[in-house]
Amino acid sequence: MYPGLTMNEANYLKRIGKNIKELRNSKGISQAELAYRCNLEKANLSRLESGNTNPTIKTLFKISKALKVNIIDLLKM
Amino acid sequence: MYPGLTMNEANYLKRIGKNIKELRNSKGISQAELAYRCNLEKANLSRLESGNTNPTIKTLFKISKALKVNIIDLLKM
DNA sequence: CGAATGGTTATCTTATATGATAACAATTTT
DNA sequence: AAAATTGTTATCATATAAGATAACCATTCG
Repeated sequence: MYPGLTMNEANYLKRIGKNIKELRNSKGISQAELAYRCNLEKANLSRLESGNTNPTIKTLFKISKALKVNIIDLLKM
Repeated sequence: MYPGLTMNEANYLKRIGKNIKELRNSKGISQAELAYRCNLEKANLSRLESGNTNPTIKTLFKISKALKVNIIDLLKM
């Protein structure tokens, strides 16, 4: 998706959450396990995956490392 | 750059700041002008460009829209 | 020269991401 | 069936991103 057309901030947060959930499921690990690997609270990861919070770059960076993917993969629109 | 090798969080924040600054300069606009277009404080944008803060996705999303680039361009390592 | 412009840094306030914990429902497992 | 697992949501505390403002320093421009 190209920047600026239909995507708004709220939808983008939802998209990022879905990206994380898909990548996590493709690796076959639970939220609790991923949260542990990232040093994040499992409640926090649940909030992120449901798009109900506005994550910082550091948080996404940690998740990308734990999933062994490029951070870009979390941010695709 | 591939995830997980040499890049740490602090260096990544610096890199993002440099990316923003380069893109902004390539468009020939000042920090004050970009901050205005993003509805950000110019002091905040200065902090971001110097890598001294940990931006949220919403903030980067606003900047990418104002610069008319893909958010991925701000996040390249 | 003084006045504007561009960027940085400091301080304080406000909003909110995250930590920490708990309770809950729905599955899955034994 | 009971117990464990998985994910969600709620609450409260804490840390910090961002707002708001101001004071700087350099540089540019009149």
